[in-house]
Amino acid sequence: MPKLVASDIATALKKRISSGEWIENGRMPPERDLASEFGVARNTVRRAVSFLEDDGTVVRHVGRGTFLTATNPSSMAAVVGRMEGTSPADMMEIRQLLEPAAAAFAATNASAMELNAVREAHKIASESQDMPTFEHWDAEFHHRIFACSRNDFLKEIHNLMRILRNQAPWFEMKKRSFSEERRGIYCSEHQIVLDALLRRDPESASQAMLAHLRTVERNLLGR
Amino acid sequence: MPKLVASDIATALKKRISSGEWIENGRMPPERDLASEFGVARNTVRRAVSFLEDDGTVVRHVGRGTFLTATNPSSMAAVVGRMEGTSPADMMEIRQLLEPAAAAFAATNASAMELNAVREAHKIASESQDMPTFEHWDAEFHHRIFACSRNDFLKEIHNLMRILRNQAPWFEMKKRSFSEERRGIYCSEHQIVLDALLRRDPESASQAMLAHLRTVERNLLGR
DNA sequence: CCTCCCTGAACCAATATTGAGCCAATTATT
DNA sequence: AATAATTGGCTCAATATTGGTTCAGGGAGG
Repeated sequence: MPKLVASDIATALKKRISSGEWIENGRMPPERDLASEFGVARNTVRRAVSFLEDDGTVVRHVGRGTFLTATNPSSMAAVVGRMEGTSPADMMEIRQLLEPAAAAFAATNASAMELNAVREAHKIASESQDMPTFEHWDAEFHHRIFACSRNDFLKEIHNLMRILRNQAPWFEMKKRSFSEERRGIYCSEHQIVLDALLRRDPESASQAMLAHLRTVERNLLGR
Repeated sequence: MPKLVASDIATALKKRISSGEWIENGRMPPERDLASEFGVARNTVRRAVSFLEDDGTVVRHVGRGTFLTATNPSSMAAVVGRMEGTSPADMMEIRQLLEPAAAAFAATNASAMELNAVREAHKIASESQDMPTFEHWDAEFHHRIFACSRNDFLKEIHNLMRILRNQAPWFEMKKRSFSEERRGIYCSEHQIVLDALLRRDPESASQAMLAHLRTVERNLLGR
């Protein structure tokens, strides 16, 4: 019957925490109580709580209990939490800042193998027959360009954006804005970016990427 | 039952995935459940899911289950973890990308009150007598400019950078590169940025910020 | 007949959960 | 001050879940 109960419990606990439960003294119930409340073994609750501990949402003390971490607005966890509320408009603005730069870096720094990986992602996306496959390889195309940029921090920022774009509000939006025609346009725009990369032309790569993102923004936000 | 059941099931699964099903924890039901739900043998479901795996839409783990690649819930933490290894050179590269843009946004979007806050941070930094105080208000100056940018995501990215810059390797580096003369230079460069902001001149603000960051990079990395 | 795909079943290997027990740190009670 | 109760940290063996693999058969179409 049970399947990956621990992570389910972890998310349930997160929900209850963020809904203000246990905030009065900042202390969670003992693991043994939670175990019987959820009807699982204590070991399972322990694994769930250690997820929260890894998140930084909680701290444990032997003999004392498990406590919610003070909501420090400048902690990593808090930053990530606030990022989850990013609006599509803000996101697109930053993409138009970062991705052209990443494309320019890539044109300068990429190895032949890395460029091949970009080309391959473009090829699969172009030949894909259904939206989910296209979605995936479209994202992979962009990601591989960041991977060529030789700036690990930039790459990770893009990972963040990618994760955010795969969450709630984006999903609806992408589905709504998708059409066969637009897919074709995206592919040809990708082609222009790819060509610039292969020519090792940073300026053109940057411009082509910016043009592409403007198209995406227009389709997504209807401007 | 018609032929090619496996690929039919594969496309059905893709549809359900792209319509947001199972996105909450990114985990698909076990193959045995899917088999009975679709009324087919598990082997058939397995081949269907292998298509998704080839697509890259899904990853399978023995004993754990099948997971959507797009929605890896724990990967936020992983990204942040990897960011902690960011090199100063990479960081400065991205700062030179983001901060001039933030300054330009600020020149356009800031309210008078927000600009006052920027001015105040600059004033305190200029008048500070010791390095830690200057450090703090220097950082605050930059932060308040991001706060004016009206792009919450950009603001949070800067928060991330700020946290990273307050960790181990940076501390040493900043201390080593600090001098009274340099502090004076930073302050006058800040003044130029601030003036451009007060004039509501995005182009000058952006240029002034870039010039400042080039100075910082030269001092920090010794280039 | 042969080929291809699906069925049904069995078994394997990796992982998760259980349930129990004991330890160590802390707090409450006597 | 001493003792008991509470609570997180940890281990272990048994059981359950789940993807990985194989095999024998059935039915549809060439």
